Amino acid sequence: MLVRTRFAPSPTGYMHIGGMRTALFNWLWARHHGGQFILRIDDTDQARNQETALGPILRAFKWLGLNWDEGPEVGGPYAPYFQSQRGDLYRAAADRLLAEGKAYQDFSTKEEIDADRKQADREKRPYINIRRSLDLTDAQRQQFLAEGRPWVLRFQIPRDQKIVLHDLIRDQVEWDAALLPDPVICRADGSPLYNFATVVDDSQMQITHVIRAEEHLSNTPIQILLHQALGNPLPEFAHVPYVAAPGSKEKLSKRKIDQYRKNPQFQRMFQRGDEVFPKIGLTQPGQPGSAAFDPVMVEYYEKIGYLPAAVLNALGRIGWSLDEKTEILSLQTLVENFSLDRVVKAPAGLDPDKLYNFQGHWMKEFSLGPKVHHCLSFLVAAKLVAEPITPPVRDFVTKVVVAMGDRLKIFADILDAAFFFTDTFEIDEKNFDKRVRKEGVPALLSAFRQHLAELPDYSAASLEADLHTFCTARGEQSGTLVHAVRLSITGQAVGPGLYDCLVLLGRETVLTRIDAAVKRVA
RNA sequence: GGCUCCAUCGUCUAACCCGGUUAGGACACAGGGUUUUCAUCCCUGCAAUGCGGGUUCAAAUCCCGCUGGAGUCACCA
Repeated sequence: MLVRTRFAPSPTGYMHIGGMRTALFNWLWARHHGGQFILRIDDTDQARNQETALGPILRAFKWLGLNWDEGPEVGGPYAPYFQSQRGDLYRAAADRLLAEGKAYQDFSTKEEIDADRKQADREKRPYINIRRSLDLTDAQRQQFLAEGRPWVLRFQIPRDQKIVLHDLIRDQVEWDAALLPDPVICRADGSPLYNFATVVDDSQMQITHVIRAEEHLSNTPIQILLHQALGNPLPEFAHVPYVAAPGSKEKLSKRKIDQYRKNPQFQRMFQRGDEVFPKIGLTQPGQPGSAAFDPVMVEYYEKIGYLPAAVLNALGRIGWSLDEKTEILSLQTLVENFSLDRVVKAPAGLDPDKLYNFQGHWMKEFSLGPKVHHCLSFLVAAKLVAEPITPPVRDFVTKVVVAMGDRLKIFADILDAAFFFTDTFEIDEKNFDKRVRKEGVPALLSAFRQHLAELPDYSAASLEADLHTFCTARGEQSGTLVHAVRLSITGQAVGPGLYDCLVLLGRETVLTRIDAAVKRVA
């Protein structure tokens, strides 16, 4: 049988990183079995602007390289793939259920239902529908309809059943149908609700495996009953644990962003976002940078310069493992080895540290050309490099990237090398005081500046030997001068090799910056 | 509160199904080495089976209870 999985996001305007993990597992399961992966848009809540709300979601899939065989933009044999355009299907199914007496028109008002619920609460028994509308005579029903009384369509739960699910991840889970309230399947305006539309769609689209987050586990008995009522063959279900906030067991949620800012493990990501996004023009007015893109969104990782391979690797290791030691997983490895029976049952926190570590690994594997290309985008966005990119500029940036080496972890790190592109770079005052504003150092710096100006061979190779000779001759430790020069020409205490900086900046700039530093001390 | 799920180092996990490991790996952290910075790299260290009962020669592993955590209870998805 051809494996068909689906991911069915509602267009919320961003792609949730936890949702992305669920989508990845669906995609992997399909690819592992040579099956198909379908993207369906659950937009039965019409209130949203679909163009802008769906864009980021599709973009996230494309960025990570997770293609879909059917869905938006590509179509497919079960089109349309937007629930908002599939009304006929839902209507037909609803009519059938109504005609067969498996669903009923409920005229209850909200007030009545609230009262019933409170009553059940008082009596400490679980609430289930009283089904008063079922007692209506045909004449009364016609009367109500003629009066235009609003009604919803409710599925009539067969209360004499036990529902047994054989979940591919959680094994056997059981419910007593007698405890389940009758779910509304169509609103007063006739539009379908999630539980119903999903069942109709999964069946019509021939989905074989419903792989979704654990929070849907409690929807499953209703969906199983609905499938049975409709006479559908049951798909397999697999409920993966949700992705939790770092260091917690709570579901990662966009609504808790403010609280995450204080989360010790998340904090650095927010801070980096606050630093970087304003520099590349991705801020919302009057808001910190991370307000536009926060680490709950997949977009954050793209915008700040993570590699798809790193994000995929991290996502693939949340709640799944290949064996007792493999950590580095390419998408290819994931496809070859993915299995649902190795999915862990307990929720797992997103681990920013580990993601960062994976990023370090994949960045080392990433080749120079594309690396330069991405860095260029950041430099242009930060207005440190002007477009169009000329060959000399590209060459220069390539040299900077090479000099940065493994210090370039995420692409935004290239902005730490702003001093290569502008004279108005930031100066680390604390270290400037420590390394430059010190007895004897300005004089040493001035002397060295003079020495550099007169040097016949200004190249990395000779510069290093030369600086040592210079220091030895004056009885100074070379470290003193190295640090002082670094602070003077880069403003920072850390960074690429000093001699690389000296050469890349060029003699003229170096002399000017040393002069400025010396002047700054006075 | 009802229903349902879950429980191994700080974190992500392996071993659990089919009882016997000094409970393994990775990240983080700490210390050391390399690199006159930082990053990388190498070495070392730290650190876990929630509790209580069973079953058994033997329990992280099987069973029961407890505790704890979480999800869900809409005319949202």
